Amino acid sequence: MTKNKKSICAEDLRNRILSQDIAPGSDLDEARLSEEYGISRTPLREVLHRLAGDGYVRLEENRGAKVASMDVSALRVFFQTAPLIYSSIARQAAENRTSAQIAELKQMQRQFVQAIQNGRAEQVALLNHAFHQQIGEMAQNPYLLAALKRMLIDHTRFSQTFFRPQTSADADRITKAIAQHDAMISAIEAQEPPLAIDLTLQHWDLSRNQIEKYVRPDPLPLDVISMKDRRNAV
Amino acid sequence: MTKNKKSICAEDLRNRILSQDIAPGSDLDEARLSEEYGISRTPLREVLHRLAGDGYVRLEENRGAKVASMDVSALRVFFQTAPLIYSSIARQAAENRTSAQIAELKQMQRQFVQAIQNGRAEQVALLNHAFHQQIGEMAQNPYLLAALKRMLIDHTRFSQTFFRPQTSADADRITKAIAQHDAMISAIEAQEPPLAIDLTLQHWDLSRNQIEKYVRPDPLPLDVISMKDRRNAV
DNA sequence: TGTATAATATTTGTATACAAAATGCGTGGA
DNA sequence: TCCACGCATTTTGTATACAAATATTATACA
Repeated sequence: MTKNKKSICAEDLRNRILSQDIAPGSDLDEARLSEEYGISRTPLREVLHRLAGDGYVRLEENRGAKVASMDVSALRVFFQTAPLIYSSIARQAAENRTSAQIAELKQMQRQFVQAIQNGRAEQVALLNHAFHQQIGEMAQNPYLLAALKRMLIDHTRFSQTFFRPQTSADADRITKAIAQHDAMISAIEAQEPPLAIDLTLQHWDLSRNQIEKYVRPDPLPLDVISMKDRRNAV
Repeated sequence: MTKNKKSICAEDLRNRILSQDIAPGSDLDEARLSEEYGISRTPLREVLHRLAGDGYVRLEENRGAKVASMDVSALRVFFQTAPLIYSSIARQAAENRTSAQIAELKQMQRQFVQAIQNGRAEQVALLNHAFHQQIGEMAQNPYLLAALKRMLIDHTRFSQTFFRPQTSADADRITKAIAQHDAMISAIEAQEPPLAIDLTLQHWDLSRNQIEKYVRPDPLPLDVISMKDRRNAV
């Protein structure tokens, strides 16, 4: 745990981007942020350049850093690619995991469950992110890991609503997600790649449904929209 | 084409790493490099942080930047993952390419062939890199592109010998590679994903054989090794 | 001779000052 | 009212100075 101001800044920025505390596309003011984190602009800019390489932000010449955007076209590619990456990672995690990594993963799952019980939705999303990134580390595949990390940036942002249950059905989905995490841990620990893949794809299905609801929510009730107003529209 | 000193520095460092002009694992002296590129350490360090995010270098706290290493264990994962990434990219490139991108790809191929004819081996390797990265861009998939870029860093470094033909068989392989590039361009332009994938896998096989030869070269001739010397060894 | 430790040199990390570019605003004109 | 232009302000980019950490050399002692 490097706990100097610079790495704290980097981690906090990552978390704020992941939780959409800083909105996609919004631009990051160097002066403001450097003041906020108690460092000068020099190290802050170095952090931004690093985050740019990691895909969290986009740097534009002479007009600063902007949080990576999330447009609708990206969503299509996201849905298309996720099963491939997640299942490939799951396979290799089951093949290559070390016992130390399993212990860490279990620890993360404990924190995850605890955060859910305490209703800390934002923390839950970040811990879920960390859980899946840890599985990525276990795959011991830097190439797939690069793809996974990119996916998780968008996945965590897309699934913001997932861990803020509104209905009892939502709460059931979270319970199911916890159970799936546990099953995935077991499959990876037992080094059973096919099972790990299968569970991962089930987990993805659960998440995908929730994201689709987030992206294409139920329409507003029609009865509050006056027909008069609609006629005035061009 | 941004042609300021900073982006020139970034691109040149990338090229020197890809061509192993700067060896894997070697450390990058900030003072020396900033002098070399005629910029101060501040922007140079920003470049290094960006390259770290892209996987070209690794930053170590208080001991500077080192070129990403290439150990033998990495090679195994590399061989394992390449077909998946390359074929996935090829499929989506064939599906999503724009005509402007096709034109650019053809231009790159012309430069590639010309560099081969002029015997400029180092340029050839870099142009080959650019060719495959362009196909990556055509796939319009930022997640797979991240994986591809990582792969290509290692692939270009591993295949250093590929474009320095020693025998007529080597020259034949290069001729074959040119023809495969042309066929890939056609398949992508015609939007035929299965064909593009097939050609890509053939191209990969050609490259893989060459890399295996590079990594596990023919042993030195036994007759020059004196048995006396061998007895002295511990 | 070998090793531990202190002094020195080198290298990395950060803050600040200033230069350069982009943005915002006000004025003038049609 | 609208647009064009120039000035002021803000923000980004770079150089330099200095602080902190690491690496190297010198020295003392066993």
